Amino acid sequence: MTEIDTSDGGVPPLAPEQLATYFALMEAVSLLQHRVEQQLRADGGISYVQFQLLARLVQADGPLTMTQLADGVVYSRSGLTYQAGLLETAGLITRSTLPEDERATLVTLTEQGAALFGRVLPGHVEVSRVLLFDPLTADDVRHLGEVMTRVRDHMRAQPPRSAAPRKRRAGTAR
Amino acid sequence: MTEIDTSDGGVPPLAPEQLATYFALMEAVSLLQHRVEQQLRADGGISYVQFQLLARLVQADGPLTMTQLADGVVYSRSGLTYQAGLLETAGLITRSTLPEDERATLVTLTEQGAALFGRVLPGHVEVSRVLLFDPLTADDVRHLGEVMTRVRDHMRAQPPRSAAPRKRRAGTAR
DNA sequence: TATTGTTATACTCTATAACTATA
DNA sequence: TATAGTTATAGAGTATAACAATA
Repeated sequence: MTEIDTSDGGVPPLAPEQLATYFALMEAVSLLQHRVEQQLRADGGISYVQFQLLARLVQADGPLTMTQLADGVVYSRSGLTYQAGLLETAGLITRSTLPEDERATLVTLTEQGAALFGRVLPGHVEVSRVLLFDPLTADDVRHLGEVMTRVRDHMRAQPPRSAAPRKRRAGTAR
Repeated sequence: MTEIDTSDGGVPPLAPEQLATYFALMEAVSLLQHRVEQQLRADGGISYVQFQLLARLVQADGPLTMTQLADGVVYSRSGLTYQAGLLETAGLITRSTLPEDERATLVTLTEQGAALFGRVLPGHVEVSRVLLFDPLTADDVRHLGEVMTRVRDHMRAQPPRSAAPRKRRAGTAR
């Protein structure tokens, strides 16, 4: 096994520890995501994206507009419309026009939606406990939570895209 | 905003801090993944999965069989075949039969593949630095790396699926 | 004109099952 | 019979661009 060389004329290399941390983080979360998707699919027939949308509505404790609902969950308007369509067809939400601004669509959690979320959550919590929290001390959790909250807020504050000049464009695996 | 209630007859609830940590982790990494995908697509025309496969070959410093290559990256044989097909078409890898075991396929990184990886890596490193490492202290990185390595190893040791009894099955958003 | 959301469409990716070939 | 990989196929999801309607 060879160590990946991140040195480059232009960019300062990452410390090896940073690269290892990055890969461990990405791999661990990928595994977690995969299991979580399986659990949600098996227990409630929903994806993690759909779970997140329901979770937002539960947290908001009231209707949200599409835009409010989208936030960090979905990265294109049409993607959200698609997901909302699925959730509405499944009877988990309803959509209506917001009277104050008739451009906006108000999304409301149905009883069924709330019930499904409640039904799915214990298994979800169980998966995250077994996979993520079991090998961690209370201190690890505290620190991880603090760090990831900071990172998340930092990312959210970051300019959405561009601003960083894109480089070459290779004709490759599409 | 309402706090999500994870209490349930069957399952012990997560501490609120755990749930918040879990959500912060998932959200932060989702944002990171999204940006990383964009960078790889823009700079090299590859996806993160493809980047991972190339990275494995670079790390291995020699050919790997499909099975060795798959490991934590892809969760189905056919998915790997698909990705390998794309990489081969793009000239980034070649596939050949392993002489010792003619069932196996040997995957070799081409010069082009190595070159592309080298070309894409700086930008990749840059994104992870700006998004992930900038708001972290050296100590945070050390701790995060240690913790996520432990979690990853724990997950990898976990039985792949089933073993945990699945529950109800609701007719819902498919 | 800008904003909210939807639709049409094309594309990427994943997974299951059936299949081939070798061990 | 088990293992390695491929193929066929179907389905889920995403994004871009064009569009409609309201502010």
